[in-house]
Amino acid sequence: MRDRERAVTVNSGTFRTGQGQGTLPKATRRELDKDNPCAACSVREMTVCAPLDDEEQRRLRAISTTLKLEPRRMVFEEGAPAEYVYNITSGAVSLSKSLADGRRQITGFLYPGDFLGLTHNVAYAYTAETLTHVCICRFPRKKFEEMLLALPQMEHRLLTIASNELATAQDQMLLLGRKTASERLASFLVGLIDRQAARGGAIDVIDLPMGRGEIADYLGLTIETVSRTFTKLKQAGAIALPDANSVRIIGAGRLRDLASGN
Amino acid sequence: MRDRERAVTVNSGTFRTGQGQGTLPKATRRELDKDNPCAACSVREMTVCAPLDDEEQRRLRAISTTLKLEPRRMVFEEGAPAEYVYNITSGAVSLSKSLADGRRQITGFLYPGDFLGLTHNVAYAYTAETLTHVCICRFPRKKFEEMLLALPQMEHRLLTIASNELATAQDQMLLLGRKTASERLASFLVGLIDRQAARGGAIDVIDLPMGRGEIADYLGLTIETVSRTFTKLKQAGAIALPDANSVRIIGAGRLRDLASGN
DNA sequence: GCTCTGCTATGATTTAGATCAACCGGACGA
DNA sequence: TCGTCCGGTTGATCTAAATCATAGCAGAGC
Repeated sequence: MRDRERAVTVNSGTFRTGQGQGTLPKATRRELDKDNPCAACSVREMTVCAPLDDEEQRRLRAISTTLKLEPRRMVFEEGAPAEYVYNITSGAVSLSKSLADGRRQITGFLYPGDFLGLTHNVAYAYTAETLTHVCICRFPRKKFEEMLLALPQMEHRLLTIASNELATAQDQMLLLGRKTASERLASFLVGLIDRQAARGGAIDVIDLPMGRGEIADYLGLTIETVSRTFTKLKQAGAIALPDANSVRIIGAGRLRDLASGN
Repeated sequence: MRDRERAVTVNSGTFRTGQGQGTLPKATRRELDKDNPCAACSVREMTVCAPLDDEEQRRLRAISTTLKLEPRRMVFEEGAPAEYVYNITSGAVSLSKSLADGRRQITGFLYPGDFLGLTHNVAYAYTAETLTHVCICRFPRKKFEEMLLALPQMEHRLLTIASNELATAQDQMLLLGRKTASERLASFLVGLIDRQAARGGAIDVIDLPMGRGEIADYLGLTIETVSRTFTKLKQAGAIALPDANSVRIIGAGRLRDLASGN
């Protein structure tokens, strides 16, 4: 039970953390508008707010609080009452579920623009923890759901997001149930490449905001196996490891083949 | 590439297959109304149609076709153009994804009332196959999505369904990534118990419409391990196996403990 | 009835990855 | 500057589950 949401509450705007996956779309140095800080939000067009007009966004903003969280902080914990929903504006977050004896499965890594906390239950189904410095918009769930009733286009957007997450979850089940360690790590890297490409970032060097332990818990492996498999991919000439937190992609095609089991 | 949708098209109503998990809510022998066969639908109140009034349901019905499928038939295949969405009214269906070399992961088993085929992509992300005789309502996806725009309460319902599926998917990731064979099988059985209870069925004997191979592909194990693990649970006195397709639950608490890793 | 076939079960052996155990190197504080 | 710590890597060994092999058994078809 670590410090839950010991966060600095900031009053407006978004900002960069200066560390982690710093490659976001370029044109984001907009004017900061006190009444509508979302207008300057760098992830606005790729997130849940995307289908809203300025007035609707203002209403959404009225119920939101922007939080700034340190690395390795819990955003919320599995089983806790689900009182808020969140939207990440910068940094990276892990979602995980654990067994009583501590075995943990990370079910996903979230990046700027990603939405979390939605549930049709009273409690959160998983734990969310920051990996890096994180900026996050927080909405009281009840108010958010009330607003949702009046904003069908946002509900539509959420359904799109949920379907995509479901497809990703199914890919991950295939990975966890049937892939070898090398295939798992290759799939993971390919996923990061694609994500980074989708957000307009470089595709030659990818940044790992998580440690080996998080990668292991995401891939259903141990730290040692992840480490050995990185070495194996390096020796095979598919990647290079300038340091432990970044991967230079040398053979993207090679990785993709491996990821899909060839 | 097996026979895709070699199905008998029936014009109205729902019916029981007579085999498989036949325990549905009791009061379903209603009058069959030619103009509104959904009124007699036994799964109406637990499915995607639930929030619709009679008129809306009639409009939905107007774009639907009821299909009757044999066991072991493909409903649609991963990668095929996603032209329809479906709603199961009787029988059981498996959803799966496969690697090029044939390794398969079953991502879920669907029962009456379950909805499938929704995607925000041009192609299906997974294969759907019948396990038993199946009755299914089919809707042209494009028309269905058009209707959805005018029926926000159905979109809301779909979002609820999708969130629940996402939570189930996360549980399954924990299972596949971190649980032992015994824990996996116990979790699987507990899931079946809960599902059967939710649909008002008996909770002492559960029916397995799928074979050992499907269970193995669902749990990320082999047929042999599933078989041995059934034997182990039997020897531990948690279950009995009257035949290969049913399980008598003796120690439900024991199973639940095992399922959650205790 | 009999044989064939497909599923399930179980025994023997192998193996991918886990576990146990050093070790290495950079960051950080004294 | 030096020790300590922490994350990552690498080596040695172990083990849960996979694989390989065989056998039982029930239903389908003749």
